[in-house]
Amino acid sequence: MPARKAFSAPKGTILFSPGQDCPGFLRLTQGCIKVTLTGSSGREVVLYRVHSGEVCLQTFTCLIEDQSYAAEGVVEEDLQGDLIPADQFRQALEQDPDFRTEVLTSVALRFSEYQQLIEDVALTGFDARLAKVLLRLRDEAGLVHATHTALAAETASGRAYVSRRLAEFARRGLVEQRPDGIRICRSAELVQIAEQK
Amino acid sequence: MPARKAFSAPKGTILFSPGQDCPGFLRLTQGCIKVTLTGSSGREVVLYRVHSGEVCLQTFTCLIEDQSYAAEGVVEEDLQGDLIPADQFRQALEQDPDFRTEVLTSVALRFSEYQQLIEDVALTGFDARLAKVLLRLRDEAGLVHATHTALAAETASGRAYVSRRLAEFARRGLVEQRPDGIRICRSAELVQIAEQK
DNA sequence: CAGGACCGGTGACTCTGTCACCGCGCCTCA
DNA sequence: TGAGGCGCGGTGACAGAGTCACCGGTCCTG
Repeated sequence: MPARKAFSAPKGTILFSPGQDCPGFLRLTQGCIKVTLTGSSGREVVLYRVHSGEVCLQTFTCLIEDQSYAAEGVVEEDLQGDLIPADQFRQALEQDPDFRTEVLTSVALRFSEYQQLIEDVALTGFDARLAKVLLRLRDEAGLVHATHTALAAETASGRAYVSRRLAEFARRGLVEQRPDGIRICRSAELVQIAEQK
Repeated sequence: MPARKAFSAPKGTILFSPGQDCPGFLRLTQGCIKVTLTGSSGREVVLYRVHSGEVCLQTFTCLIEDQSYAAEGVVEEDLQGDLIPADQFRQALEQDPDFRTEVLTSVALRFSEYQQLIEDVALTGFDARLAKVLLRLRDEAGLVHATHTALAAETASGRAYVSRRLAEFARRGLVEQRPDGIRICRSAELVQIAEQK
């Protein structure tokens, strides 16, 4: 176990922004971080989420390459975790085989996630992307608690277009738009759409 | 230095394809590999290139996660390198600090490249992407030896659209289309376009 | 010389995304 | 209590991006 500092932050905290220096390596024991890219037009894309038990890969890249952050990280659910300072991190990577394995596994996992994201954005139609996101974000009751704006970020698209396609999904009876979120009605058909193209 | 096997392959060889098992970890001393994703529609996107002195990250992900390949790798320039079998690779990662550093650095580098690619595809206009690719692929004489089809893969777009925009670039005097390739005339203006949006 | 493969140009689409503007519900604060 | 100010979502009109089918050219190769 490398030397570490306990760390916590409430929902909504901006953990890091592009251009900032990286204070150390973050490992979560509780909560969730959303990592996004924002274009100059103000448009936002969700890259990935870090959940409890995982390590933050944005910090990894920064520490290895000695660079500043390229993306933004926001706390989505109240956070608890360990912050491992840069030099401790490098030392642990050298000396602690378990830690090393943990980090390498995480890196490889994120790596394939990124590749999947590229595939989705570059090779897949919008409807498939939207269907995937809806399936991924639904809770146990089959409800998606997200605004159209949030779905736009998840699908790397625009808010207005999300509204339109969602209306079309609703027209076809695949989903139902309710005040408390989007209800998934025909899961199977959504899966079908998600796999197309 | 981990145990290794000399490895070579001529231009055009398909090194790996989606679904295949990974024979080991590849480190180049000569040549270049192009790594691409192909969608079910037949559309292709270039993910990255592995040059001499670099390691192949596709193999890395496969070995760590014990998965098969997700992308395709083709030899673009005659290849020379070392193939390190899976178990040797894991052992070297444990025992050889230099090897470890080399791998980690490569991973981190690719990681930011992927992020850049996502940013380009999701947040950037087509013209900017095209300009970037032209600037990246040009030789010392300012010539880009690539077909429109190849540029389509590089820009994650379609061939017909590339043709059209390239014609427009030519009309504006930014480039000149010649039988032996595309000549870059106004580098500075292309850089401008590449930075937009 | 015929056939085929690859290449690039073009018209006519469709899909995707943008912009501007609207109305609604909800909050806050004087 | 009512005026303003949100954030949210709906919509028309448009612009950007990508597709499809088809054509003609060039360069092989048999």
